[in-house]
Amino acid sequence: MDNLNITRDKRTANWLDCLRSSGYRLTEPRQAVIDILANSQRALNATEIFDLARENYPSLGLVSVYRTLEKLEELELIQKVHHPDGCQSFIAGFTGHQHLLICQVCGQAEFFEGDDLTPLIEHVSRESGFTIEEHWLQFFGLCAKCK
Amino acid sequence: MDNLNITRDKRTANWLDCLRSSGYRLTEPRQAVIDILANSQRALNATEIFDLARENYPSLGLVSVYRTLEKLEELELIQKVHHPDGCQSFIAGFTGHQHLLICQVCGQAEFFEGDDLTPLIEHVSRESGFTIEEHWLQFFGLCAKCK
DNA sequence: GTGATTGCAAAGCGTTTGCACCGTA
DNA sequence: TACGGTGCAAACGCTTTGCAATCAC
Repeated sequence: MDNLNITRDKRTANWLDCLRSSGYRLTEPRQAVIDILANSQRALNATEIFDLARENYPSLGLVSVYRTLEKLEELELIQKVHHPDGCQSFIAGFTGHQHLLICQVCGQAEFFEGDDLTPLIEHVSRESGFTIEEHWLQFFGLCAKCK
Repeated sequence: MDNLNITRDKRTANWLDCLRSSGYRLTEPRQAVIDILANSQRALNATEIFDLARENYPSLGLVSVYRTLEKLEELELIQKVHHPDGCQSFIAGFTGHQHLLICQVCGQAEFFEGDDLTPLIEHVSRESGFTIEEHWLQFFGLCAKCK
């Protein structure tokens, strides 16, 4: 529990640093949005972030959520999550070649390494004549808690 | 060329049969939409289908495009394609466990087999405690023509 | 102080719904 | 003939834009 909180505070501080060093101002609305998203185990859309963030900062406007998301995505601190039921949710970004594993019940998301893909990419590339530059791999299922 | 046309006509006829045998009527607006989508090498959204179909059938309404897409998707004749720039495009569906390869320049889409994924799915499943029920795999790149 | 950032309201855009008319079976 | 399907217009929900007030630096 303590451990988790340390991690959470670290990510929040990190994002704030990153915003500041990119020339953006550290405002309360931005901190409210970051607090929610940096600490979420699942992808959230603008309205969900808005509702959660208003619990602590009731004067927040939905527009500020959209504008903060824009900046966090531009700085690659968050990334969009594509899902059969919609593609407007965001989650804290991971570095390197990691892929998403999403629980279809609670929405909890984890990342996994997908290095095993390389031979498949090479094979498909040879067969199709395509130069493959990007790949998406996502698994959907039931997490340990939701089974 | 002739070969291509035979294939195209076959798919169109197939879809019309499928609609009819599901109890839907064969109307001109539906045929206009099917003509476009059954013969497209790339995923198209409602507006693109609307514009293309109106070239041959100018009285077509956009609403009929949406309603036809709904039915074709329900019958699994078409499937939604998720893409970094949007997730509202449709392409003729394939059967079995096939995955998409999309050209980032011209949009041309091909399917490939992703059977090699099974060991990765098993590995991730063991590591994470998830029961994996569905997977998405998509490659983006440049097709032979666009290189 | 100054200019970036805010919240509100309005506009914008893609999609869906209500409805009277039309056309397939 | 009956009723499923149509196009139009209006409604809808989500996102973006315009603007005066506000706040971080």
